Amino acid sequence: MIQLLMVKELWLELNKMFKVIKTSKKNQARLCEISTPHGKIRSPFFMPIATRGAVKNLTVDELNDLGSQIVLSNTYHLLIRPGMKIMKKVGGLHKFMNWSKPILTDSGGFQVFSLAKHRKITKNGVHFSDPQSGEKYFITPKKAIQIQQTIGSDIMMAFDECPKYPCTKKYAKESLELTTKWAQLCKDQKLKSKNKQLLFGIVQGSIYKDLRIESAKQLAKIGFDGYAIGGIAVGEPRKYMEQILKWTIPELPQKKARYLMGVGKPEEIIQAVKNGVDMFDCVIPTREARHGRLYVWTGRSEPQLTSESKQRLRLTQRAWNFYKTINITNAKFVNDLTPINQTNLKPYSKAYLHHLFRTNEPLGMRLATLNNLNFYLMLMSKIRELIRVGDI
RNA sequence: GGGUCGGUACUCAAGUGGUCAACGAGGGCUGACUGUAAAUCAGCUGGCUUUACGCCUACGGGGGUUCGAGUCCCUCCCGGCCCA
Repeated sequence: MIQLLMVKELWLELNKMFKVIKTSKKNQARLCEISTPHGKIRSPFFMPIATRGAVKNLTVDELNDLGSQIVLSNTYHLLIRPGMKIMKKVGGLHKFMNWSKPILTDSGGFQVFSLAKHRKITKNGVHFSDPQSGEKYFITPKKAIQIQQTIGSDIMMAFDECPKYPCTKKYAKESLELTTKWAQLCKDQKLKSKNKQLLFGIVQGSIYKDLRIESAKQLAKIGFDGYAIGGIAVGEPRKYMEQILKWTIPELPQKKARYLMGVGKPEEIIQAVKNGVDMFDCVIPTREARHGRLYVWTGRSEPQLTSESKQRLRLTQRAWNFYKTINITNAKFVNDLTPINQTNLKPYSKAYLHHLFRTNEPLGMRLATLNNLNFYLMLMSKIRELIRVGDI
């Protein structure tokens, strides 16, 4: 009987959607495992962005080679193109884009912010007009979930309003009330379906402490599979980021994933990890790659994951001097025959990449993207190891 | 040889008397990018300097007309086309 109970407990433990494997003794950093319909993911992790069902310039084979555990796609963009008809027909985004690992879909909430000129918010949802075609779309919380169900993402995001900065407290409060109300509607919609997709709520509240705390509490009360912190990096001074994390995270359930949306630079990611964040996404590595900015490790060689080297110390330093960025289009790289990096792009020189950018060869953006995602994913891998060995 | 059209900054190319150091495009140089309307966007791109509604030097060469010329006239040089 006791054995049976133990087996049952073990079984429950093994099937937990979210497991904390190790917590740092120095700060809030933690190593976790998230289970999704398409497999388990080790956190802290970074999600390369595949807004329209493709990480720009890369194939899924390349993403796998880079070690990407998950990608992020977007409800709004996929709704407009290719549309849900084909998505239903093909059986979801995984099949459509030939990606078999987890997918997280943003809900379109960020487009409320980024497409501010092309949308109108009402209490029931948001009217969008596609900037390209002018076609009109009305997204409600219920629809946002239905679309994400059709897409078949492993992690769905609640439909939120992401307010801009600066934002008056009055507006932030009203916006938050709407976001909370919508979060409940998203949850209701999710419960109608039997599928095992996870659903995350999104904390808002701009830069106001009481609103952030209130938001986190309300979402925790509704109950989600994970909690995101949104409304960050929308123009506010950077000092607010850590503050918001410190206000918010204590209010969120310990045993659920925490996701800092849209962040960020390597040092911001490390800071957030230390504050207890598990998940990240950002356009920086991919977009900046296309614009010629490369992330490179400083020091003689790139970090070896097995070494106890100085790289470990650098990563945990406050000065964030473990990396730098270079603009490969700069004239100084014309004759620089050193490798782009020492890992996945060793055979290609900086001078060659410089030349590819100068001549507008598409391969340039591909190589730059491969470099930057390699950097970001390696950074996350390094962070996980540092937590595991207790160095962070 | 005659006629004709043209020669503008790194390149192409606007400009037909003042507001032209000279539109625009490309190229070059440098930035910026944070849940992607982003292979995008911004600034600079004759020299000097106190970076300024400042001073020089500049629109094939030379010479005129004019208060003032990239713009009008003369001439020379060079190029395209047509006629001999």
